[in-house]
Amino acid sequence: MSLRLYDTAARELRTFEPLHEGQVGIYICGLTTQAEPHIGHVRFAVAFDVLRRWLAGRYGYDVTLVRNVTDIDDKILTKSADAGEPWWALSYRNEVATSAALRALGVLPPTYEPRATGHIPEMVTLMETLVEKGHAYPARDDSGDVYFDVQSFPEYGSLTHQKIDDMEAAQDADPRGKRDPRDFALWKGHKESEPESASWSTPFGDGRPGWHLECSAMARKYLGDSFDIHGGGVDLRFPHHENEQAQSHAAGLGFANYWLHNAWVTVGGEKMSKSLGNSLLISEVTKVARPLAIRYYLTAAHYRSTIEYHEGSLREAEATVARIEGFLTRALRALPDGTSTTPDPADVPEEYAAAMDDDLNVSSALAVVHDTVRAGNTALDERDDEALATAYRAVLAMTDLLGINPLDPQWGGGNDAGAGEGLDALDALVQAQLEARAQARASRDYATADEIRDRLAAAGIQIEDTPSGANWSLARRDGETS
RNA sequence: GGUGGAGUGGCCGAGAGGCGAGGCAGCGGCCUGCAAAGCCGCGUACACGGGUUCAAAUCCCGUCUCCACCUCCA
Repeated sequence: MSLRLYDTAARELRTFEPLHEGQVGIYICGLTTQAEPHIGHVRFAVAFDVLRRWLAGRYGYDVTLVRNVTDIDDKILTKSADAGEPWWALSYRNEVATSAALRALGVLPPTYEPRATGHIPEMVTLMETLVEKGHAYPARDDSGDVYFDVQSFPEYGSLTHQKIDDMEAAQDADPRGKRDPRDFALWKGHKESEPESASWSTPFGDGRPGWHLECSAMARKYLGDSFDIHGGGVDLRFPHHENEQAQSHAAGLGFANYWLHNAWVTVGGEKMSKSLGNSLLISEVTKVARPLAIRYYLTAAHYRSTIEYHEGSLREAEATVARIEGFLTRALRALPDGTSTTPDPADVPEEYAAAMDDDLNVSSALAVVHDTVRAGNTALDERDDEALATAYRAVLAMTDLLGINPLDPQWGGGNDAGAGEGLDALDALVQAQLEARAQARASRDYATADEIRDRLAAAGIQIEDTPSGANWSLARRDGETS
């Protein structure tokens, strides 16, 4: 069995084969740190986190994942000027917020996270090569800009299958010394209106990086002239990725072998954007839904399909996740003490693996998870410990490879009694109540029994009766978002 | 104008010639003192119009609608 991935450049599924035996190099375009991330912004990270976990967990590849931070661009400078805050402070503030959001969602940290502004020398080297080869030129208007000459490179447009002549020139097309309006900036000359701190000296003059050049330079530095997978959001295909590829190929570099693009999160059928307000910022949304549920929501659809967000989406995800989590915790209680909570990728059913191998068809893979949960619940009822253990291990492994393992300490240790000192104390108190209720029930004093249950419920504690006694858990927060 | 994508049951969301993925919500049942949880059952869905085929959500032709990108967007 082998992994097949949809390659944007080839426009078809291709069997994945790494450039170097046992190793995979992945470059992901991260966020431009101009704002706090909303739920749509983080989808790419979750999508490629799933890819990475599958490559490492299923195939045992040694994955090097580089995810850049674009810490300077036009918008950042504009916003910082408006806010009267240094651009680097604004940029870093948002970078920290983004990292926190991704960590909260269980996205594994990248192997490295380079910032654009830390790689000026590498960019200069690339520019020099491109100018030497006749694919780039300094602007004729002394602006200090350096442009890529699209007409000099016949391959230009190959990633997105467009012909140069069919492309519209930039609307804000200030020709600024371009040979062709479609030429794009490798380097932006320093402007009087921009702060000195946003300017670096180069042989081409003072200025700052163009958006695209950083990725070519940083991918090369950390992953080599050629690497396996380049990922990012679909909206980055053009111009960003097309330009990255043009720069690198024109410079004689092999660059990316596979191009993967994730779709976005829509609201009312339209791309999520800042204009929707602050309600969907990760920092807000984590107040109304558990990160685990948010992660599930973002993971559940195929990465190339748009996810339609609607009110209640997160509540539904919460219900689904609670079902999986409920099974796992019940199974753990029923299974012998010492049952491992460490997932083993080898426990994954083949049907699940086949779905994941088919361009990461997470939706189909989750169908296997749910079927397994049902089989496990049945085994629980029938006290079939062998079947239960099998289902338990399978669910643990399957969810873990998707980054949605409810038992992962990442999510705060679940809500089991015994997780943490505070809960230990709470457990002692609740157990006393459960004991009292059990006695009341034994003597058929249901009024007292129900009163105890109601009192616990009012305190946010749910109880669940089982043949072997009552279990308790903390009630979930409501997933409502507005 | 060019390029890419979408339209599936109340909602979300897979599938891509023949057995109705899965989840959420709902209804009925089992279990339960009652609940909760769980289990079982219940839906004849594929934008529209033609066509091909024994068989079409899936293939072909046409139409409609929507979304995205076109050099500052995950």
